[in-house]
Amino acid sequence: MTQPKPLRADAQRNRDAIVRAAREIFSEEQKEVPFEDVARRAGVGAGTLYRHFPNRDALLAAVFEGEVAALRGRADQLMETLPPGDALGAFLREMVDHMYSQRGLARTLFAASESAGGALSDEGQVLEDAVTGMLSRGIEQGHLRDDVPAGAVMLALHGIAVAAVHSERRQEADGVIELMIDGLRRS
Amino acid sequence: MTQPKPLRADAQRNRDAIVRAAREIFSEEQKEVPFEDVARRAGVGAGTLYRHFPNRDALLAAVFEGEVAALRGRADQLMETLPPGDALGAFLREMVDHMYSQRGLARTLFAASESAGGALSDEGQVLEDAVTGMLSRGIEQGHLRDDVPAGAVMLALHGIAVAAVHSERRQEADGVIELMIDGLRRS
DNA sequence: TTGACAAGCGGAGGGAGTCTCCGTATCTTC
DNA sequence: GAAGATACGGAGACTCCCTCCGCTTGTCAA
Repeated sequence: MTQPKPLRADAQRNRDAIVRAAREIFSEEQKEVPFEDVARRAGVGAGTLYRHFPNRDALLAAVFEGEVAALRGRADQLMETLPPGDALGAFLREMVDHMYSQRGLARTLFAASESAGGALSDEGQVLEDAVTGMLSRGIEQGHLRDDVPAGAVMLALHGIAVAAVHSERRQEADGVIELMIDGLRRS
Repeated sequence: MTQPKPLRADAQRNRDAIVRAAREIFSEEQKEVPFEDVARRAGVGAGTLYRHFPNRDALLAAVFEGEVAALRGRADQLMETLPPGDALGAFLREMVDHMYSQRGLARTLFAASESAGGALSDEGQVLEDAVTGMLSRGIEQGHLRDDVPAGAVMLALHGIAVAAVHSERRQEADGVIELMIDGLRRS
């Protein structure tokens, strides 16, 4: 799971610069971005870009990985400081906020996740695990109902995520989070 | 809303052939399809293709339009023959089946709807209207609860649609339809 | 240090796909 | 059936993708 060989210092620097540039550029531009523009912004040549990331999806996956790691960290943090129901609600609300503020990026990633096969799904799984973790903790502790399958929550989550990304639906997303959390609480 | 000028006979024939070819080819190939392959399969030149559909999204929208029209027709039919709760359930199940059997096409359309701005959203709205129509009819007649916003159902619907398209999640989709319909029924 | 080898860099260039342009062909109308 | 309007097709310019390889830079042992 860890990289087999540590990169040379300059290579690591370039790799980081590329990911950073990609994140910026995918956030700004909503249209197809020429792949080489990323290289240009990162200040490297096309060859370097392609050595680090064999194709577009690989680069997107790297960007996505950063997002997921941040979100996952936040989930752990909330789990430690709030009761499970509240933690889940807070997490979803923050997720929506985050996605809304970065919706250019989110759209790009969504689009990629449809076309790219499993390149992004590993990271998606990490996010899913974070949510199911919160859920099952809540069930264990008796705060949340145990008769709603995690799959249903994940499906709703997907709907919510999409809603968050389309600005006209920002309100609906918040509403459904409330509805869902309420529905999940043990009454 | 109707086309301002009726197309010339040959032009209409070509347009239909292109849409048909596009539907076939997008169903078969899961990878990026060279746009001109569509022209070739339809037996027309590139110029003709581009005259009818200025870009990829316009063509996808035309294909999507056909799908939506079929689904919408089916919704009306079910509304006339079943009580609203059953009609909605049946419609969603059929929608899932349809999408699953056409998942190559569905994936392509999903991907396009993320990147393409509003090109496909008009048709998506038509579908949404069909569902909200069923919902509000059910509420009027007292079969369904009136305290669940239509937006929540639409969000879940989106999640379900995505699940239907990813074969590993086919089961979840059916489960959530049951769950949702049960939840909506007036108890 | 310094030398030698490994690792990485960059950008020229071949190939694929996109889209336009315009001379030619086909339809429609009178 | 002739004229004008409409549509066709494919050559070619352009853009973007990605590879290849001669050159540069980092690393490490002596």
